[in-house]
Amino acid sequence: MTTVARVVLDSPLPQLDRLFDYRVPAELEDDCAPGVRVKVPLRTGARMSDAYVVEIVTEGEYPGELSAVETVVSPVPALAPEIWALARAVADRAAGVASDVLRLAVPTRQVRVEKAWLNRDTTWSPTAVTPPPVTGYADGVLEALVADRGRAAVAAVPHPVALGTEDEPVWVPGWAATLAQAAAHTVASERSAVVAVPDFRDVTDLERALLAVLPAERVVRFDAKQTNGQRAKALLQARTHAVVAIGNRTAMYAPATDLGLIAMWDDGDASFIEPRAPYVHTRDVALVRAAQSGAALLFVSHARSTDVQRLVELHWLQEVAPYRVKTPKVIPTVQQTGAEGYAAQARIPSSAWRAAREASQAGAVLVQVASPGFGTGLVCAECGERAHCRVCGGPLGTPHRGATPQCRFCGALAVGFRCPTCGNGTVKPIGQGAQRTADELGRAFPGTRIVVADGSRPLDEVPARPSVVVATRGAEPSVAGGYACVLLLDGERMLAREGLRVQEDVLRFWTNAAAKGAPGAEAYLVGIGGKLATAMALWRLDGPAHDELADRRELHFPPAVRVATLTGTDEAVTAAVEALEGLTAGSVLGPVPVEDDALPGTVRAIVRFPYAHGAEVAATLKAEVIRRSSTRRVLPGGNRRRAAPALRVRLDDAEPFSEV
DNA sequence: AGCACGCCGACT
DNA sequence: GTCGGCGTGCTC
Repeated sequence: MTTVARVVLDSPLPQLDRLFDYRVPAELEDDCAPGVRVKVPLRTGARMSDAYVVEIVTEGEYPGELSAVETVVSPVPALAPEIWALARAVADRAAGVASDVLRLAVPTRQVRVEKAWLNRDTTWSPTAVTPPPVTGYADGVLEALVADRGRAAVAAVPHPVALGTEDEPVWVPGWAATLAQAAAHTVASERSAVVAVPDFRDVTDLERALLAVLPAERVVRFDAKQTNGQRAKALLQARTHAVVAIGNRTAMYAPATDLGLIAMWDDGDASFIEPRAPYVHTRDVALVRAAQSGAALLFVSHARSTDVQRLVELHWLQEVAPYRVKTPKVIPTVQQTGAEGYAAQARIPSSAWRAAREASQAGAVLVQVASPGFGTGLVCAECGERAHCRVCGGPLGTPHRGATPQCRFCGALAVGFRCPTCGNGTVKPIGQGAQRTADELGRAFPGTRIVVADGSRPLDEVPARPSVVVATRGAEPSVAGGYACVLLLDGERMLAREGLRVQEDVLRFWTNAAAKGAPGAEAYLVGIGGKLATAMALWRLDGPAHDELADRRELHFPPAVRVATLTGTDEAVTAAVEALEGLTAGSVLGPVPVEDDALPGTVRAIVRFPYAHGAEVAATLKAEVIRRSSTRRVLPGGNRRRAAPALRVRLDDAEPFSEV
């Protein structure tokens, strides 16, 4: 009887993306267990490939003679069985390669960490956990959902919450308190939880919330700023006992044992888009993992993404909303350019101005603006049309305040500029950066402390003292107990961007800032009217998501349908499109030539298909990629060096639609 | 990837 | 007659 190791090779080649059988020599049998790293010969005996053992069987599937496993790199298992299953399914969904997913999920080997782990005290066990109730929702609703392995879109508690003791309160965002409390319930039943959040600051917020309700040994953190060693240690820790694994995108791959809860905060945030092959969004990883593990699944946010809205409308997710919590008191003020009733200094309506001024005497006031620094361009002061250079058509800007407008491309001075649309002769900066707004507010609020927070001057927290905090969207500092008042200034400008997800994004920016206010604090939404303003004022944020999804259905745009982008030679792309015959929804876009590609003659097509055909579309495209990958392309000029493969496939890439 | 196998033009 | 060109295909 022979022992056979079935391994997955560490190779990005799609034609090697399957299990290979190797004989296990007698002297390696003790160490060669599922999950360990091994080296195996491939094709010609001299060359070795790294691989992970997926399973050990007595009889393989390969009919020919087997090569032997060369070495077991380390007896510490690096690849948990459920992470292998997850990687396989995630790769299949994206027509990608499983080892690419493993590169995201499994950190490189750390000998010192492994040694420490092998020498650990195996008699130690963590103390039992008594979870606190989940606050802000109807009694027991979220607890029952987690216990029954339910799935839900959860509207977040829209203000900061104090955890910890009354003497030493720990202020955290409402969403962080909810997720920490829910995760504590999972851990109390000795099952693990995995929670993914968009950025580093969110990880810190969530960690603080968790440490207020759980002992430290129950919290394992993964984030991009960790060293490889720290990550490797966290991974091994996650497999020893029930923990809450938290972090950014890669946390969704944490090998937490006996998973009871999978959760995401603010799944619409663009940070969840994976930039590495096979480019699978964290939300999709969560959905695959939930299906495999049967764990409870929570998407927590203020403004619901259209993707989650789709799952709600399918009744695949249920809706959970806070119970008896105070929502921000959003006051929309429609802009009337130049009208009276506006404070001259800072385009702030006088009502908001008075409220902010009053609030800044007592506590911190948050002012949200669109982008850092000063304005980046000029528009006609009358009609708002973008001002362009008469010589080359480039954008006009001012090098410093009060200077003559100048083209930012060719440098020509725009003396005597007249708007080609309305004939007006004056220009104004497009939007206002944080610094400019801070300057203006400084002049208008003499004696008030003004703080600026943006990408280049990040600030996590400000004291709850009288002050005005000017922050770019997404960089708003937290304040214990919440801001006394919030002003949302540049909404109009944020909405002016082109793209499929602009509305969802802007709603997220507004709601996330408004939720930094104290319970029931006023939030002035400047220059915005219509449906969005109404949704904000009523704090009914599922309406816009529903409307938006309805529009996408009509247009056959994601997430109403799924999309695949096919890039490569005209022949390969055309053949792949033909292979998808009968599986698509809506028309095929293209193929059209791709300008910026390194290879001339490269084309791209976008194919839309219904979710029900996903598995078949992915399998078909993977087969096409494998077929094309064996034949190398000859570059024009005769040099036959490494060229891009004839066909590249990417599923669910929203980028081609961002300029629609 | 890399390397072997295989089927058509100019050489001792 | 064969040596070697690189298109095609496989790797347990």
